[in-house]
Amino acid sequence: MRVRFAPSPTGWLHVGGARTAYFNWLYARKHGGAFVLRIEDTDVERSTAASERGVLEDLRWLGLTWDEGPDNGGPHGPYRQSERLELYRAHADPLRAAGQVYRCFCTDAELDAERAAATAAGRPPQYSGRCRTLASAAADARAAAGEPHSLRFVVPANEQVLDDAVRGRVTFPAGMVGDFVVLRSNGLPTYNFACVVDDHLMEISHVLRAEEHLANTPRQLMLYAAFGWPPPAFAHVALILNSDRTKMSKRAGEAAVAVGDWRRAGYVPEALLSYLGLLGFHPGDDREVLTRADMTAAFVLDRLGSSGSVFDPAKLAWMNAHWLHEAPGATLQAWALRAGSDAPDFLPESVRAWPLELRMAVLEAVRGNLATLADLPRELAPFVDEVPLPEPAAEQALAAASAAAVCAAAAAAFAELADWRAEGVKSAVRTVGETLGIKGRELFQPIRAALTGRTHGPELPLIAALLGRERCVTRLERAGVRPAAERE
RNA sequence: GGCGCUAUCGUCUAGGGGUCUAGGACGGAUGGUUCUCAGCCAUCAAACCGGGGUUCGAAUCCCCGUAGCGCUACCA
Repeated sequence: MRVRFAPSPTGWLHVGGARTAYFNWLYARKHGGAFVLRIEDTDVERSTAASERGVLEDLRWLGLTWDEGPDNGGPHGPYRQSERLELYRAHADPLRAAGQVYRCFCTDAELDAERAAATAAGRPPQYSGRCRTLASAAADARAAAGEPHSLRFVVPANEQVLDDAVRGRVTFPAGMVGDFVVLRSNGLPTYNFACVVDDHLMEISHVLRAEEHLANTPRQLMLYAAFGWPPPAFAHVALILNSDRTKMSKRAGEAAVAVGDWRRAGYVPEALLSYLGLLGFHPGDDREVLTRADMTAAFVLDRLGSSGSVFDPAKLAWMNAHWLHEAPGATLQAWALRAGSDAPDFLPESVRAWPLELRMAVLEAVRGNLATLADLPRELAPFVDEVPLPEPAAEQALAAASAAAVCAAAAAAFAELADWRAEGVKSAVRTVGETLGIKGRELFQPIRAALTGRTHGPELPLIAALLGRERCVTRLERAGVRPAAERE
């Protein structure tokens, strides 16, 4: 069993591509097969090396590693189509000898005119096949003279039937497509041709790809037949959609489509994967968050949906927060510490230097308030040495009538506290409240504001315990005298 | 235009003839969590595209319609 993911390096990895890669990866993992990465860079105008690097980096970040690919090689390489050009030409030869492919000398202008005329006459804009009847001697002479030409495939006059794993039997009537180009005049293969040659040579057994390729499949089936090769099994996964149900794309106001954008926004790979994995796939039970291992166990082609799915950033956000709240402490550490080459560093430098134990305890305390890793600096701010200026709401809490008294009393109580742990701090605060006859919000908020500069965050006793007595007392004392200073 | 695919709460989906007064999740609303929160808990509102069949019985099967999307390139 061998599957592949075949991106064209013409931009960044799209969430739809990431999902396709994930499904392929899952299928390979589940059946102990190989997951092949092939770069489809035959569009020289749009393909870039930078894009290829970006795609590979995004896939690695997601943890979707490949068994064979452009960087690590494999028995069926090279894995970059631009390095396989001789292979495509070599495979065109027998087809030409068999009369299944012919030289076409039509120019772009002629083709455009032909298409325009067909459309105007209400006919489908497909190639007329006029070069098909060129005498081979004449064609040879023109080619020998250096006249640019492409190679077109002689489309057979029979219907094509596809047994798709998600769509069932799909029949394409004959006569729907004209003779299509297989080798361009610049010597590069077209998508359908390169795809068929490569999938066969790379011994791909299952092609899991997006539905947009469904209409290409009859062309590919014709090529398999012409070569006398058995086609692989196909599964066309429904598209991921914008909120208006058009194919998801980069557009103003819509959710980010690039995997890298989510990474830079502080989303973790597990969240993206578990969200994407459930777009168009259902595990068969009520689980809503599945790990890769869960998905590997659950993944079957016949639980793939056939209708498109709208991408919902709100649900992805929930998924990300869920992972941040629930993942094992070590995983949270790893996410926080990781700084990708182009990923922002979400962990403040001073926090990086903390002893592991303290860092883990603080991360554990603040994780419930994290929606993305980008929230880390904000949540960690109270724990660094120089607390940032209080937020307006905190300022307000400190300006309350009883705030200074509360802070001063808390400072005194904390200074004498024997049990400097969350439990001890909690009872100290309670005692302060009882002595002053203040409770609830009026009691806690000024202390919280003095300690953290904010009005919300983790439980107060936990914050105090983590902060340490010295810093707590200092900050509370400062808040305890402030109103007097302000009055002057 | 042609061909193809698709059609359940706002969104992701379960459902494959009776167990559906249609289930779960996100989002929303409400309440709780002897301090706060984007956290946690609880409750509520919210859907079978339309029309014909088949059947004792249809969200489930068939047909037609409608709508949306995809493809129709010397892009992939």
